[in-house]
Amino acid sequence: MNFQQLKYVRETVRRNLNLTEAANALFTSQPGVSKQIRELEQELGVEIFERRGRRFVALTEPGKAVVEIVGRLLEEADNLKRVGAEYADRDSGSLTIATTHTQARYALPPAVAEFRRRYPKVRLSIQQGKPQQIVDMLERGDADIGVATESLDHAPNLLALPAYDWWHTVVVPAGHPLEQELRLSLDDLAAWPIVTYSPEFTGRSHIDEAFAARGVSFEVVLTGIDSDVIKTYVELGLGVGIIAAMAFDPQRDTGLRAIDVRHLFRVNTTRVAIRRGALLRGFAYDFIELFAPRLTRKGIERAAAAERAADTFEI
Amino acid sequence: MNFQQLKYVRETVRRNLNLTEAANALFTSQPGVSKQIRELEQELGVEIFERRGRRFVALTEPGKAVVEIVGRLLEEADNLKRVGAEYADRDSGSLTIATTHTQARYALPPAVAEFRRRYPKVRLSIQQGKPQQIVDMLERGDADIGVATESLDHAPNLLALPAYDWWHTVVVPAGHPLEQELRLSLDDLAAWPIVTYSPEFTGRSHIDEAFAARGVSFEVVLTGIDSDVIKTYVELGLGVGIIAAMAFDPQRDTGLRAIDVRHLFRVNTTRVAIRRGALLRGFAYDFIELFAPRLTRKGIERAAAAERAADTFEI
DNA sequence: TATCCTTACGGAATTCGTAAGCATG
DNA sequence: CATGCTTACGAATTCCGTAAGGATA
Repeated sequence: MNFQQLKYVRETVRRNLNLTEAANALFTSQPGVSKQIRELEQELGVEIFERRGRRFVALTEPGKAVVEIVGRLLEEADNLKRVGAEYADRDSGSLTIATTHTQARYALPPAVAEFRRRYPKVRLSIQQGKPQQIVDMLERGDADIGVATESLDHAPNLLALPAYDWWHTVVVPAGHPLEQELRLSLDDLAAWPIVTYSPEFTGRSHIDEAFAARGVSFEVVLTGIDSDVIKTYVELGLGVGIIAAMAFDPQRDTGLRAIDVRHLFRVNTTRVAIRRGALLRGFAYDFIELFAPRLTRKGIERAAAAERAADTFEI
Repeated sequence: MNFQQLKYVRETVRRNLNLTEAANALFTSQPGVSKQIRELEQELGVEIFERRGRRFVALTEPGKAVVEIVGRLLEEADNLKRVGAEYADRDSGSLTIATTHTQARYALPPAVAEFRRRYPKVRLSIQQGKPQQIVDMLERGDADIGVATESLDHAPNLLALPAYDWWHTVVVPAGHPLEQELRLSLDDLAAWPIVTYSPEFTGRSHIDEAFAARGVSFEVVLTGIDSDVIKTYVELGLGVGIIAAMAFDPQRDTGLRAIDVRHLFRVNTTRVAIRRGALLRGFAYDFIELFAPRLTRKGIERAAAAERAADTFEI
């Protein structure tokens, strides 16, 4: 058994059981992959892949168990390499953050700026994607840190920690009738066409939820994944915008007015997520703390340890 | 990086950083071990071992982290092999149980008998040792299941599950004055020389505790690790015995009388322990259930999962 | 001086890529 | 017949044991 074989297995699974693709992805020859996998199966005494003729069509029952363990093995191997990197040079390496547009544009910049100043030698990469893509990237080990408001706390392999809370705000063009309302109601809002985020994004679920609970139907005339797009169309008079409060900047958005609607929609919690079992570089902890000061390294490690801390179990 | 290197590192640590011993233990040459470790260090970019001249004297700081991860890696590798064995043939393999004398002699036999009947192809091995040795064997992976009353629930890497409760009983030679007492007190007992277990054994701590709480001093004239030894000397009139109730058999121990003293000493809980993170063969679960019917496979897996089940953590 | 790690070197085993073979859709 | 896994074989690499070297207690 060797790590090469394990990598081949993992990649083959990731590539939908296509050996040829897996071999290409790993820059090696396809027969080599074939042979190594076969040898691993022989050593373990079970078939990992179910073959029809000469094609892989599924994972066998033991294969599923094998793949799960292989994942953990390769993860620990990564951790081992990180230990090396961490002690060899604490201030260099790479850090990949997967996040949504709103976070990248409005929440992360201060932390990123300070981080770059502190760790000029770290190659920092920000990957923008939908919440589900963020989860995938974290789970595959393609990102070290995820930042988003939706989805993160439903993935069992991730540890999602609350970073900060925020509310939605309504934005309208200057001079809009709604500006006069003292305390906006959902019915007031529903009277207008709505411009807001795509369903999978940035707290959108809380918006739908509030209208649904009130039994009010509302018309979304434009959904953007992007607060800037939404603001642009609101300014053009397309409808009333509902965006994250931090995406409104009175200095810049001079043609718009924000209306406080904290009483209408549930609070949103943006979370920082990391993969359970992954070893974080020291500077990764620092980044998280820069972004969300209450998430200290100690606190995070405590939270991560909590999953292992089950004491004697009384049935 | 390969598994060979990891094994060498683990064994070197286990052998108190003595490369030569490690090489012997692994039936290989010492220069080979030296080279592989050096190469691993080079690959990781850190020294794992601190050297003084040409001798290993300690683990470096990163070395400690490395050793921890290496342990997990090799454990998962073991799990992988077990998956193979489990599916290749569910009814054969080997099962090692580490336990104390009292358990081996009085508690385990029925389960062992039934297990042998059900799984004739499994090589069953019972290893007898002190509680601390049992813990060590489990942690090293030298035993699959531990059964004991003491120590097991203090080891963080073990999952200790309650199997059954039992009480101490006093044994005296037939015709002994204490036989007449209706309800024995600690003072009654302390008037006689005591014959009981060694301090680290079979609920001995509860005995000391009870006398200490009452402020009574007592004289132990003989400590045995072994209920049979204790009974033998009680029969010879050396003193009054305190043993586990299940070790007294009225049929066989005709020269002795047992006196119920449940009111004097705390109840003892015998536990079944397994290593956290270790994969158990199907028949291992069956053995546990034969021994302690309330410990079903489902329940055990639930208990094991509890340690990973930490949900989103609110600071 | 005994113990113990490192270096050097040569034979053995493993790995890996190319080329050719065969089964499925 | 195009795709995709397996088998065969030879070159390159890696592994591993023996022998010798150097450093510490």
